[in-house]
Amino acid sequence: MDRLQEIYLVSGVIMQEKRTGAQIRQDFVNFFLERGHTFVPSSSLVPGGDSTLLFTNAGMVQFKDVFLGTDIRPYTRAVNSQKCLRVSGKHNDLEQVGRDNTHHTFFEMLGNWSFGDYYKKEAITWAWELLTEVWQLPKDRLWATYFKDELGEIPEDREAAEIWLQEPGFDPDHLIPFGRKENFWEMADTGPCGPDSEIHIDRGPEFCNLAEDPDHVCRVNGDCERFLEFWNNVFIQYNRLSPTKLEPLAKTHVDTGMGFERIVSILQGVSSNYETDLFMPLIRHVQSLTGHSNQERDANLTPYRVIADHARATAFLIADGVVPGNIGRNYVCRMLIRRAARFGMKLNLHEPFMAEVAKIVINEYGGFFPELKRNAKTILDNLTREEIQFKKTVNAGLEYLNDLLEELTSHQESVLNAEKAFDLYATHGLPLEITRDIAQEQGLDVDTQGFGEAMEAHRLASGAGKEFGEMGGEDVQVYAEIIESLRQDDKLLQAGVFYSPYQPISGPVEVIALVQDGKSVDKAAVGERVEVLLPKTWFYIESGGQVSDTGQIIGTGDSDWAIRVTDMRKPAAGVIVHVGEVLKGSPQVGDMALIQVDETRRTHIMRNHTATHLLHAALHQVLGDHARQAGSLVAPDRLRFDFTHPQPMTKDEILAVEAHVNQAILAGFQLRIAEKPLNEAIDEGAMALFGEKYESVVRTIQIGDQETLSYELCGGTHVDETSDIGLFIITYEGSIAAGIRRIEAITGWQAYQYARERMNILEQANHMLGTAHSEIIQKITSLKDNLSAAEKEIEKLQTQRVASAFEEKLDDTEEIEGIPVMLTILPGANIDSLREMADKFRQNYESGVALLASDKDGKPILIAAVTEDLVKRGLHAGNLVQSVAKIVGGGGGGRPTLAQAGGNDTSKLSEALDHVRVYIQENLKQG
RNA sequence: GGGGAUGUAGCUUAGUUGGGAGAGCGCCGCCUUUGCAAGGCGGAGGUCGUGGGUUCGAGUCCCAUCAUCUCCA
Repeated sequence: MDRLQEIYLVSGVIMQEKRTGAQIRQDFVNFFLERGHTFVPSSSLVPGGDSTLLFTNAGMVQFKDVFLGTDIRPYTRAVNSQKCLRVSGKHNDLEQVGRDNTHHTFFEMLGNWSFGDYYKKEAITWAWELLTEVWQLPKDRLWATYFKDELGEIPEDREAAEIWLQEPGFDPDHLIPFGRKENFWEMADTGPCGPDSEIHIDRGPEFCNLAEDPDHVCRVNGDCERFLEFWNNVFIQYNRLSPTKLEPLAKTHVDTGMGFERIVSILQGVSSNYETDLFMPLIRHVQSLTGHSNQERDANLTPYRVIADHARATAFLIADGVVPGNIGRNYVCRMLIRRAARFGMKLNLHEPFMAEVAKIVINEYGGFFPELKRNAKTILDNLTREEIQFKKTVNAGLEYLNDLLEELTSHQESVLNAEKAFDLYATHGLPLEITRDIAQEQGLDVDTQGFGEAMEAHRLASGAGKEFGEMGGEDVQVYAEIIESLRQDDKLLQAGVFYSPYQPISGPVEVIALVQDGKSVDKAAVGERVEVLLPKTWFYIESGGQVSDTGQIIGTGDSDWAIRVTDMRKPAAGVIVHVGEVLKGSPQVGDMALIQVDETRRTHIMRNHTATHLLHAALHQVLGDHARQAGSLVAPDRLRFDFTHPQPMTKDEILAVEAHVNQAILAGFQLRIAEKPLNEAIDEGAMALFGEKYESVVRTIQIGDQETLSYELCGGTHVDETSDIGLFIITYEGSIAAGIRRIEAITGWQAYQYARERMNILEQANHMLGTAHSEIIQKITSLKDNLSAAEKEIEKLQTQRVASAFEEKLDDTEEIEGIPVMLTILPGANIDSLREMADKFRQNYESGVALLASDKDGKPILIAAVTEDLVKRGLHAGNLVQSVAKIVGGGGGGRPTLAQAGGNDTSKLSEALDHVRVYIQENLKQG
């Protein structure tokens, strides 16, 4: 473990004071800040607007759209430390995490970026400078790779190779070419790509963990732990059009990623990421909970590492709004907590402990990642709640398991089959190892091999290995060309379409392009679908949950045409197009047109958007700060708001939230809308949303006078003052996933209509009940009571009536084959009274058969009773009633002594009764 | 996004091939007891998650849907 320090000494470099992880991160950022880079804070672990990705899994995720050309940033050089999470995929098996020195779920990726600015020369030179001068890494231990196509199709990256060879002190023998797998980077099947250059460090022969393997060659990319790759510099210079076609990009980019945990382990001279100061405080804290000695701790390395890793991952996840749940990202969070809890059990930690560890995470990382501190309570609460929930699940699973094991032993079996073990896991959430441990305690075994097979089948059935969706940006090319020529002709600003959803554009504007089916056209005809490009627009484009505006674009002057705009689209950076249909005339490029947004609809939307902010604030007040936005829809007719909250809202809470919002409406607050730097807004306490990307200057919406009620970053359109909303009514509260609730609400005119409609119904009810409004509940209660009493009375009278009718007929039996048989129709009797009568018959006759029928609601019903002695002589009430029921077009059945049937044809009832004689004659055996 | 499980009285739950909706605890009333613990007798309380369908008949079978639990992606 001190080998690296030794290396430093041997190579004549005096180790500087050991840097902390936090310092190393800051060194990296500062180094590039000094070289003209802009620091860009880490984006959320939840990728913004990217449905193809579960989590941010690499440093470039937030810059993907810049490379694709659908996003433009105000800077061309950036530096960052990106939060990343990997839980699945070929190279990241969750089960591996904690069992080796380098795999993590959560990790940070340090990166420096050039967007069409500097290229290979600066990137490599700076990398060398940072590593060897700032961090004083021994030059003779560093290795670099560059790209050389093994197929000879893509040009070798000589440029990078030459630059390496010029670096002062770089050993030329330490430069090695590799092929596509190692040194050619591609974002997807198509799109931006290019060669890359990796930097490795040689930690010395004793780090080789494959020395026993006779086939092993100790070298860069040789798979052992001696050579550690820690920094990849990607040079994006091509656009891949097809598997065989690359075209050079006009602008080249640099995309680098340095594994933060790795560089810290290197600079701190330890052999494992877990021995750095990024993890040791967490591990030591776990140790204080277990009371282990260092020897005991080292004997249980894996559980300690798992807990430390997962505590980091889950604290960051929850801070980014991903609470434990049962779906998607939320499920991943749960899985990590449960895995940590399971490993905690191995350390005899049986009470919730993750919050304790997470406190250290918040302390250690809260400086650089303030979201941890801001959401500290939510993080701790969620961890503990999930651990308790897990305990409940395990206990329920154990009960079920015990039943299974008892059954097993009673059948003298000794192996719990895979199907049952898997069911315990997949359905009841009981981990296999717990199942196995319990079984083994009782001297039983579990079919773990079959379990693995069942698991694999389940994985496939759930859709593993299916393709990801499109990356987006398919039609960038078409629009990039259009927009380029428009810029040259000065028809369009350099930044693209002037977008002004907050200020109406009243004068005519020129139609500068029309696009149909991905092709630029000069004109369009009635009924055709067309995309219209204007130099400026005030149509709002869907963002932050607020739906796009609709309206019309109308030709002015001689050109008498109109296009109905139904949607808005942003196919490439700076390009905003109106999607619509030509209603009349023939719009042409060059025509002048008026922009008509449907302003009534827009007004409804604005009411709902401002109300959404008030709702969000009210939820915080009523439920607490943990109730955070997890999705939102702002439409003209309603608003929908999803938020994190672990249980259903009570009726009182819903009413309180609704009241809070309406109070804010009535207060008539002016909205304070301002643009300011992102940092300033965040420092002032503005709420930012997860998975949203923000520019460095943001639009902020503040509501409230003396006290700020609501403060959010938002690009949406809002009313001028809250009283414009009119009225706010919650129409729905429910859940969309464990831990996430949904509220739907209406405002303004919709709310009025909703209220009016209900009042109408109420008034009608008042009128019908002939009562005052205030007494309506009382009136309904008494009516219901009376009705219930009356129904009981009717029931009683009915039964009495039927009973007395029955009494009269009780003696009215005929003899068939020497036994008394009663065939009676009791009109209006229901099935229950018929049954009672049948019982009464059996009380009166020790031996006999009764078939009682009735027509109820136009359908015949039948009950057959047979006394025990006759059952023994071959009669069966079920069979009897069935044969009889056939005649009335039905069927039936029941027990030998009592059975019932129904039918469709009441007119054949007496014919049916006659059939009883036949049945008895055919089936009665002599006693 | 997909697979599995569960949903019956205030709570915990039973309910076999479709054919009387039950139990325990709790609640109310009466009785027993000096009182308490308890005991005895009686009673109220159920849209069987919801909505369709099949059937003469559905808690039970089929479909959809909602909620909760759970696993996978």
